[in-house]
Amino acid sequence: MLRVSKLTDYASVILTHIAHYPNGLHTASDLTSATGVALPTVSKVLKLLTKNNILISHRGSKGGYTLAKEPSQTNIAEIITAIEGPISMTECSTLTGVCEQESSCEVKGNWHLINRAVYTAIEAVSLADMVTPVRQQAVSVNVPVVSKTSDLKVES
Amino acid sequence: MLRVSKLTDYASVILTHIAHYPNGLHTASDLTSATGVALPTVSKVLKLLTKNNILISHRGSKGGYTLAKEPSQTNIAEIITAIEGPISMTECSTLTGVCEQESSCEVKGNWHLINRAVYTAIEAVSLADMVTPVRQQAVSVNVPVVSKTSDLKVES
DNA sequence: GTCATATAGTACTAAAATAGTCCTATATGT
DNA sequence: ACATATAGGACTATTTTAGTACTATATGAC
Repeated sequence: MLRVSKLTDYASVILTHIAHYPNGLHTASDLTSATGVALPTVSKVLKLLTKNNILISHRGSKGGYTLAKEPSQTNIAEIITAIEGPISMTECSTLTGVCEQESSCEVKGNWHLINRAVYTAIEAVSLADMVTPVRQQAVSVNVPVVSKTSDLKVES
Repeated sequence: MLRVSKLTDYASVILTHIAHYPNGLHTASDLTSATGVALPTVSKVLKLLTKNNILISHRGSKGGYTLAKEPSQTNIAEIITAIEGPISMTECSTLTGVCEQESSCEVKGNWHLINRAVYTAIEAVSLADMVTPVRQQAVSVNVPVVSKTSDLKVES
């Protein structure tokens, strides 16, 4: 699995739609029509995105939502974080004291690196990328991994 | 979030322990003592790993589990897949017909690429890497991303 | 051959996370 | 003042995940 939640999925669809018309003001009901996602659910997603500075809201009559930044300045990692909270593969990566074995855990640090590798991959995709149809491009990204070569420098 | 399940976490700890003594035969109760994970849970994890060809089991007296491959030949992506099923960020990446909007969905293909980027990152870490303490190394990985350059070739 | 040991498979229960809905309050343009 | 639209919180239902238990089967040792 390793799946994003449905709400995050909706968020990607909603934001992609908004990013397609970046200058317009979009109401929750407009977005319902455009995306097919139920109104209360759309509202919930929009509130979360506003709270996390991905959208800006305008209340009252003639109100609605608009992007807080240029589509190229918002990436997928931010969207996931806004809806689901901090991205981390294991509990111990975010919270301390949850796992009883933490002090003696041998894999903790390695998961941390895997975490960062995944984050790097997700962060590389912006909302602007989501607006465009699928294209393929090979991009070189520095992915931190663990290594058997023991004389490398340990990074915190 | 974007978290692996607790069972996957346990699997990583258990496999790391086994990989540390790759020639021994490990019983479920040995692994309980070594890792602190409850016996029924350890059993469940071991069964899943055996079913997915990460471990080999030996039944009967003097039985136990041993690695199916060299530690360097098993990666984190395989482990996650063994415990949780196919890795995919959104439902539509694995199953067809689940999402009503699928036919008109504009972000489907892009999620597919994000998926692959994450998979590439996770696949790069082997069980052998997990056995060693944390080190840092920059590795160049081809991460597929979406691009605005529209004259690139579309890859299926 | 039988007995102790250890895994295989399946079914079940409990707990937690997620999804989705609804209601009331507040802001704002006409 | 009123219609419109978001803000915030509470609540319920559903689904997923975690954990447990029980029965069957294989195997080595005596």
